[in-house]
Amino acid sequence: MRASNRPSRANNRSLELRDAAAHLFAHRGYDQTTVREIAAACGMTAGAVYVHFGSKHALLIAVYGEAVTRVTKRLAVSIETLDCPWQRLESAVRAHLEAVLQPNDYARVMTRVLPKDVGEARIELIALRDRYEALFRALITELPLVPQTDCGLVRLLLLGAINWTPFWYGHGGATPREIAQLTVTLLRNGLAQPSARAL
Amino acid sequence: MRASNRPSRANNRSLELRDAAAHLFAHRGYDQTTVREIAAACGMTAGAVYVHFGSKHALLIAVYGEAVTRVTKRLAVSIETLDCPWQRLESAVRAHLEAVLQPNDYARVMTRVLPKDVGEARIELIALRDRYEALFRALITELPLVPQTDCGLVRLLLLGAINWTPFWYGHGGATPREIAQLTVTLLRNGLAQPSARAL
DNA sequence: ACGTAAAGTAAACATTCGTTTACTTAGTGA
DNA sequence: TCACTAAGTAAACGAATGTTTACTTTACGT
Repeated sequence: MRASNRPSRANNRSLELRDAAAHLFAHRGYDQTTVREIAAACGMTAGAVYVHFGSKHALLIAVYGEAVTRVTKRLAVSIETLDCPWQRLESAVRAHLEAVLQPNDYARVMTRVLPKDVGEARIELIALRDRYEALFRALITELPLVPQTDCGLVRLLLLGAINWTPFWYGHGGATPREIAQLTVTLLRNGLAQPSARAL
Repeated sequence: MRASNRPSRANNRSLELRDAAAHLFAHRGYDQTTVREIAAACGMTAGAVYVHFGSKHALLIAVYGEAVTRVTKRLAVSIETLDCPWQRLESAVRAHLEAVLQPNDYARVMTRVLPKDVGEARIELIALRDRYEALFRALITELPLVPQTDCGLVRLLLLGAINWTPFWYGHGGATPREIAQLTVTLLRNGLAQPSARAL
C-alpha cells in the first residue's frame, strides 16, 4: 500500500528525454539534432528513445506542446492583476519576450523550429501555436483602437516583431523590459514628433 | 572576331544552377534541398554541380548574395523620387514586402534560410544581410522621431515584423501595400484612439 | 588537323541518420 | 519462487547525403 514511493519503477525518464530534446532543439534546431545526441544527453542509447517516444517527430511534438503550456501559464499570470488594456498587452509582450529570450529551452523551441520545417508534424505544431496566439488576439481586441483598424493584421505584425527578436537579441543591448515598453508605446502612440503627427 | 555570339561555350550554366538552387532553397529550405535535386532541375548530374561551385555552401552564398543585390536595387529605385522621410520608409517597406511575399525565389531565400542554420557559411551570410539592413538604418535615421528614441531598436522591431510576414501571408488577406501602410502608420502615429493617447 | 581544357557522366565513397531487431536486465505482482 | 513486462543495450539495416574519382564528350585556339 505504498502508492506514494511507488515510482521507483516509473522513474519517468520520458521527462528527462523530453528536457534533453528541448535543450538541443532550442540550441541547434530540429534537423541538426540527432536522436543519438538526445539519448546520449540522458546517458542512454538511441534505441532506448523509442521505448518512450514512437519517433523523433513525436518527441518534437511533446516538446512543443510543453513549451506552449508553460509560456501560456506564465503569460496568464502576468496579466491577471492588471486592468488597463495597454498595460495588459505590455505585460504579455514582456512575459513572452522574457520566456523567449532568456535561456529557456522550451520557449525557444517555439521560435527556433518553424512548423514548415518538420513535414508531417506540421499540422499539430500549428494547432498548438494557434492556441497560444489566440491569447494575443484577445488582448488586442480589448484595446481602444482607432475605428476600422485591422486587428488581425496588428496581431500578426506584433507577433512577428517579437518572434524575430531571438535572431538579434544581445547585439542591441536592450532588455526584454525595454523592448516590451518600446513596442507597446509604439503601438499606442507611434514615434513621430507630436508636431509632425498626421494622418 | 565574333565576340558577341561567342558564349556558345561559356553558356553559363552556373547561372542556371544558381537559379534552380534559389527556387529550391526558397520553397523547401536549405537542409531539405539536396545537391542532386538542384542538378536534376538543370538536367544535370550531381557531380557536374561541383564544376561550377566548390560546395553546397558556396552555392547558397551565391544565391544569398544575388538576393541581397536584387532587393537592394529594387528598394533603392522605389525611394529615389520621394522626399518625405515617412513616405520613403513606407515605400521601402512596401518594396521589401513585395519582394519577399510575391513568389520571388531570391528574395524569399533571405527570410527562409536563417544564417544560424548553415554553419560555416554563417559569417558571409550575416555580412550580406547587414549590408541590406543598413539601408533601413539610414531611412530610420532620417525620421523626425521623439527625442531619445532608440533607432536601432526601432529598426530591429520593424525588420522583425516584416521578416515574419512570409509565415502568415495569405491567411490574413492583406496585400503588401496594405501591410506597408498599416506598418508605417503604426510606427508614425500609433493605433490608440486620439482621446486615449498618452505617454 | 590536333591538342587542350572545360563540361558533364556514371559510379562509388564515406558518413550520417532514423529506426528496427534480437537480446539482456531488473523490478513487480501473484 | 516464478512468470511477466517495462527499460535498456548493442548492433545492424536501409536509405540518403555531400563529395570525389576516373572517364568521356565537345567546342575552341592555333
